[in-house]
Amino acid sequence: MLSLQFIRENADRVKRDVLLRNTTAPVDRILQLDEERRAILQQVEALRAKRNTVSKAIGATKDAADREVRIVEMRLVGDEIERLDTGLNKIEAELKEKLYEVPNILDPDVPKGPDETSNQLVEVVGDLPRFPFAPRPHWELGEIVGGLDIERGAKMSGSRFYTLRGPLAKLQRALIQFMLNEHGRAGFTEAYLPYMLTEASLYAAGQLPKFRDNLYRDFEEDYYFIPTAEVAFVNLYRDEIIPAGQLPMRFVGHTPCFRREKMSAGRDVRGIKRGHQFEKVEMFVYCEPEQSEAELEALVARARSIPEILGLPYRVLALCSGDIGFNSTKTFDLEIWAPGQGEWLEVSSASNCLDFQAWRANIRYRPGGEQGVRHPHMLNASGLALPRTVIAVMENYQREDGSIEVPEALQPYMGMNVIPAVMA
RNA sequence: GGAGGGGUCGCAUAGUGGUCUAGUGCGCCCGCCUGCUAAGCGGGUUCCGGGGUAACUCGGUCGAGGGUUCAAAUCCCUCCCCCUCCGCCA
Repeated sequence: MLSLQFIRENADRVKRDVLLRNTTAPVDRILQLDEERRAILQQVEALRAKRNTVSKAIGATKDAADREVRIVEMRLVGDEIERLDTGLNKIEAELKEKLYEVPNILDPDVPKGPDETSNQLVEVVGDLPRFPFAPRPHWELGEIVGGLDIERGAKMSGSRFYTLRGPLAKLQRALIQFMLNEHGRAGFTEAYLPYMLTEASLYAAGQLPKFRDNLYRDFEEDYYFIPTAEVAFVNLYRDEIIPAGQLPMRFVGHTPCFRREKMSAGRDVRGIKRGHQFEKVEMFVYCEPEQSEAELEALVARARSIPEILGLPYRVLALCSGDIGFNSTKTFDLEIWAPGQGEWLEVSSASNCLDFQAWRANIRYRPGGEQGVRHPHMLNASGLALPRTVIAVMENYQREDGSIEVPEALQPYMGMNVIPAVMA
């Protein structure tokens, strides 16, 4: 969230960015509540100060009658404090709730526009492959190489589930290993994380209350399934003060992700592009505010290195104000071309969230050689999302008979050069 | 899941209703003293919020949240976490 102080001092900017995001947020109500809060706070704190002083005096008073007079007086003060406190609590509860609804401010570089049609194409890298035959979509290739089984996934778990077996299961694992190793080599610390988090953790990361409809949760206990590893990474340092000299901290981890995609039944139904459960390799950075712009560039470069090494054509988009995520001030998406289904697949989203999540999750750090504490900036980027990268490899490396070449970088992980066609 | 023990300032500990403005030791920071170092001496050392240009000041903060009281680290209730043992188990 944005700090109250920031909203107070930059109200116009905050309101303008909310409009640019094509959304709404109760900024005026927050400003009003803030003023009410401070007015009451001054009264109630003055009364508390009085009670503290007098109560201490009562302890030191020997005269019983004198004590009794003061106790009665303080009883009245106590009643008044309670009355004011009740009002204050109500205001603070509403204030907190409303603060949770305000999205991050926008970086000035963010293109303006109401929805995804205004996203800006930054760069296209690699030539789109030309095939001397009609390239097949991955669900057909999956049948030919005999590793994709959508029906049995649906049988055990319903629609939007599938199973992989044999070389395709192995291809996914190879990609995960490959990406973890690549990012690890670049200095990112590998992390293994919980896949279920408490409700408080989901609030801290900004998933709740807004995205409740997209989350799976345990029926009886306080556990939510992570929709992305980002949620866990944010909570790594929740309610902590990071000692001086530790930033930047760069992490990478692989987790499954669980999302309730309650979208219209007709969209993205073919194949495995969008499921309720998928794998993802995620990068996450904690850094000092002065570093976050450079760290975002570095994260995008990290993410891009994967399709580049794999020889997959991709493009980079700068998300516009209407499409950018709630927590983010600036986001780049990476999309890989899938020639079989003739579509760009989003495989990464790299975002600078500034100190937005740090405020929400109560994360501070000690700057070296300086007094006090500051809020770190936090960034995240997929590196990359999995079944989609599997799709991209399958569709870009397919051959006429439906067999699939294994990109050179993956061959050591796969132990094979070609995924053979077993059904013609 | 059962039984017991425990959560206090960076660390270790003291504190069972008012003398706690949470003490002491260690660590750390500043200063004094000092050929150097060590020791010694003096001062400082949580975080959040309010007021103030500032010096400063007020409130809150002893795992979390409620309650009792003029007054709570201390008493009561609920919850969380950690440790030991038993059960179960990948």
